[in-house]
Amino acid sequence: MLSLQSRAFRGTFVVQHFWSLFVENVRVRFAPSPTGFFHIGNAKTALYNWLIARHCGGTFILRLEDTDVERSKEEYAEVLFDCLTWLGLDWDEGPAFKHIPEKGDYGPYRQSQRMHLYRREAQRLLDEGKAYKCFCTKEELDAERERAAAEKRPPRYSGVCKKLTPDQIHAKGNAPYVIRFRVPDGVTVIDDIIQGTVRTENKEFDDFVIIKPNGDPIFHLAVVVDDGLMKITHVVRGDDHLTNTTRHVMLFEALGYQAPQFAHMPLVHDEKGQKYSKRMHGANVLDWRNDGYLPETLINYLALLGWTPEDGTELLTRDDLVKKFSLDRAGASASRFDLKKVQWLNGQHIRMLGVEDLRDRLIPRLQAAGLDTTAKSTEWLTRMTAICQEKIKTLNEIVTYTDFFFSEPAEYEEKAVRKHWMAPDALKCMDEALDAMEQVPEWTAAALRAAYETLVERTGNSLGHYVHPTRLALTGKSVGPGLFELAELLGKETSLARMRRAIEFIGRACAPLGTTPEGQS
RNA sequence: GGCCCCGUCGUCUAACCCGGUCAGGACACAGGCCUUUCACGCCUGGAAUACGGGUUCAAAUCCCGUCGGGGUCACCA
Repeated sequence: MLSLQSRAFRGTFVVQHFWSLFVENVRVRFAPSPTGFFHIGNAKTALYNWLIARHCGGTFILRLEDTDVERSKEEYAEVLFDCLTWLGLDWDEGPAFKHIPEKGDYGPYRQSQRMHLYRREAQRLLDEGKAYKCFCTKEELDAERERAAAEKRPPRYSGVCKKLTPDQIHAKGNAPYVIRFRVPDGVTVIDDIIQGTVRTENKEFDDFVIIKPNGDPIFHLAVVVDDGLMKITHVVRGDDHLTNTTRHVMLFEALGYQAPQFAHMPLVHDEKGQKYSKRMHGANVLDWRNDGYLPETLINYLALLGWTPEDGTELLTRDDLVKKFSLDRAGASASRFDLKKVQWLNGQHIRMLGVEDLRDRLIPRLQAAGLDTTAKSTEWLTRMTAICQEKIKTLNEIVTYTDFFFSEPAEYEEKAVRKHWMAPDALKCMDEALDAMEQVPEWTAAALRAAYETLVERTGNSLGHYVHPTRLALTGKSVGPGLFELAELLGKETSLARMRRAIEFIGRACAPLGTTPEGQS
């Protein structure tokens, strides 16, 4: 049931089980930096980690990478909290937010509160000779890099400070220094669950900085110390970190931690196949919420971006995903976001919702559009929802589907007017329809339908001949919910009034072609 | 530029590990059906193994090269 074995072994049942014996409590983490922006790629990373944890009965850890104090603000953490909550990705361990206390035994879960740990571990590396102090100034290093670029050499740190003797170091006094990791000789191998085996010569890396002059850690150190101390078993993140991972593996070894399994998933690209830039609409998870997409949809779609369940089904609930998700079926190639498919998926998920649930999600959208829903009963709103559930693709679409319930149509759709009300017998048609309406014994969709069908039988016209002009009169539009259902909800009085108003409008503005030269006034 | 990753219909993907179906599905597109519009649903159709070699009776699948895309080489994360 655990499916976290390497891609190289995928499908081998024996290994799958063998592996599951070892990884009993899977611990995965999502470690964003709070920058005030929850990127769609962040969402995918969070989702995959969450799915793994929930699928395996493991632990999902939220950790804030806020070592860059200047860029990290508390309100940004709130955005993060909001987005994760909206998506329904709950965490088992993580930092305190406003109303939520810190959870977990491996805290603190903000890197800014773990500085002492990074410094302690860096000191240990220093003591063990696995790291050294470097006194080179930024200017010197920049110059060195420029020279390398000019000579078309890869930019590497020359390693001058590597050879400093204790006396020389002592002589530097209080000069500022960074701590560099001493990259060992040899080859580092990553057995990546998604990417397969990646082997890199250590000499491809120069001795990278792990502690800044002010004593703060560099990302690489912080991540490894955290993942090591927090006993992370699987690191699942974007493949932009693949190269970094070689550094991390070296650090894991140097620090004497058990290295986790790695899985580097492809990045999500925009519809043009480019990296999602922050400016682009849709890059921000909140864009999708604002546009009326369900979190269920986003979760489903994001999961499908680079993964398919064994049975090939694509419409999946949260529970389906948890049940079926496995990293060994995750692909390695980058994928682009397809708006059309998200829309389709959203329509499917809207249809799967309970009608009350959908109603409650719709009401805020109506209110946001300035429509007063408070005048309507809950029962009425439920019925309104029911007649639209099959139609809408996004929550926001409810506004154009139902605004006429809340206010008199401000105008009639021009194209529809030309098509239905300019005909020579438009007035006659509307009169007949109004008459039929007035005759219905009770104001129900069924009775209205029956009345129209009787009318059709009597006149020999098609049902559409009467339905379309009526719809235009009641809603001002040519598209919307089923006519009889909408009329029932609209009420007899309002419906009849709108019919009369339309007939008056036709008489005034829609004189049939040929009667007046211009055809309109 | 060095190193690393990726490359199947327009898009997401299945089949690749372990070579053998007319390369399957979904979205989108086109046509049709249903229908009071829209939507839903159903049917039909067009649509892909980046290129070039090699191995083999047989290659999307294994190997090499080319090209294309991406990542990474910070006192950012």
